[in-house]
Amino acid sequence: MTLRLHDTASREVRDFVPLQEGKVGLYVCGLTVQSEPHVGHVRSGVNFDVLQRWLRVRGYDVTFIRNTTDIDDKILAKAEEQGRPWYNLAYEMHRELDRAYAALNVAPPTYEPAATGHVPEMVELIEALVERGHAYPAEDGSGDVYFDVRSWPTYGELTRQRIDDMEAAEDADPRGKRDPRDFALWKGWKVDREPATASWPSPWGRGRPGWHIECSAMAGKYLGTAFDIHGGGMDLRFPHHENEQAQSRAAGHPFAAYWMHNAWITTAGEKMSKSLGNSLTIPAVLERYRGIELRYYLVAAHYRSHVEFSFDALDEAVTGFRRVEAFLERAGVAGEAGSVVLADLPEAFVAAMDDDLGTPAAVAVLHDTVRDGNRLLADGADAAPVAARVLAMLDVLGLHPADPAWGGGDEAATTRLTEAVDVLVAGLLEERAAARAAKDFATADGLRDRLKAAGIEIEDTPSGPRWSLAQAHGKD
RNA sequence: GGUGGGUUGGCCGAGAGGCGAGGCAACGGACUGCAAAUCCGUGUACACGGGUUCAAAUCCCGUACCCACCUCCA
Repeated sequence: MTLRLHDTASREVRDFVPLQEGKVGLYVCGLTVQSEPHVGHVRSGVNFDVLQRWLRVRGYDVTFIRNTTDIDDKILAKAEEQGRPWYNLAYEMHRELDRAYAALNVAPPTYEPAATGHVPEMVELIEALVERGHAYPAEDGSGDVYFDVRSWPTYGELTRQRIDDMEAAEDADPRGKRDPRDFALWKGWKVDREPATASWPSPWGRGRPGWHIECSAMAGKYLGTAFDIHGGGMDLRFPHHENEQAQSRAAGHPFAAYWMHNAWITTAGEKMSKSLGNSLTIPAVLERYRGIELRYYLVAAHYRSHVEFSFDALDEAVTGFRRVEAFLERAGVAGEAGSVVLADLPEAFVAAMDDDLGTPAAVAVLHDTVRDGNRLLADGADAAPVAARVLAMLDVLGLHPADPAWGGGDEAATTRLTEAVDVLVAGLLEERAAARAAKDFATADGLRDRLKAAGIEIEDTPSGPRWSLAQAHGKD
């Protein structure tokens, strides 16, 4: 079996062949750090984290670069509104994003470059484009530099659009552009409206980089002029990725061999960025759900499928995931995260993952395996080998329960608390056992109800009653 | 106007010419004092209208509705 991936450029699922045997260079467009991350933002982080994990399990040496855009119009505008320096806002939101990723067990990339740290690299690239005749300084003295779309014959190839079919941008006042579709590589400093801290020296005067150029410059710096996979959200296809590819190739770089794009999470049928959002920021969702549960919900859907977010659907996912956890608890297997080998995984799971990261099918295999394990348990047989396979699959998906990433709080304190509760519950369970022995079921059930009201569920098993915490968030 | 995607059972969500992914919910059975958990069983779904085919949810044509991108966007 070989790994096959959907390539946006060719619009088909094709065999993945790395440029260099055994190695993969992966670049993913991260976020513009301008507001608290919501569920939608974090999807691409989770999706590409799964890709990265799968590539590693498949034996590739992966160099994974995910950038952050820490300077742009929106950041400047918001910072101004909030009356603080733009870099202060960008930095705070960057930390917020890091927390969100950590809470979802999204592994840090090999390196996470920020736009503002790579201005010289961008200037160099722009200079090369000017020299080659694919870019020009604006003729209106604004200090802007534009990419000359007409000078690049294959412009539009990634998204299969012809220049003449494209709607010109509404804000496409001439501004010294040769064609309204020309895009800014460099934006001259607007002395009267923008802080000096948001400008850098360049051959065309002080200014700041345009949006698209940062990714071309940073991908080139860390992955080389040709690399394997470039990823990001659907909406980045055009203009961002189209422009990245055009400017990189116009500069003589082969650029990405595969393009991967994740689909949307919508709410009320709308793109999240357009709607409400507050209840769907990661910190807000994590007040009600565990990170591992949210991640399971995200992983259970295919990365190229639209997901219509709802708390009902999330609740269902939680129920499904708890079934898996309950099996592992019963099987008494904990294991350690981060040590999966291909041989540990069921064939069907591997086949599903190889087929363009078919996580839905992979999750189906997970559940099938859990059922096998439960059957063994029901027969009193040893389920440990099956549980090991379940753990291996969870590990690949970044859902290993024993992963320290889920630890979070003060574990020692939690352990002491658990022990304390255990003693208290044990006392009540003894009373209940006595009542049951005396066939006083009213008293026995009353005790069970009291515990239930306190959030503790009792199950009678062949080896005696056991207690567990109820789901923190019912389906009220 | 251009480009791309979607419409699947009560719900979520896969699949992509023949054998009903998986989950949740529901119902029946086993187990239980009753539950819970678990196991076993129960579903003839693919927007609509045509067509191709021995066979279509899957291919073709048309229609409707929805969404995204073409402006910053995961």
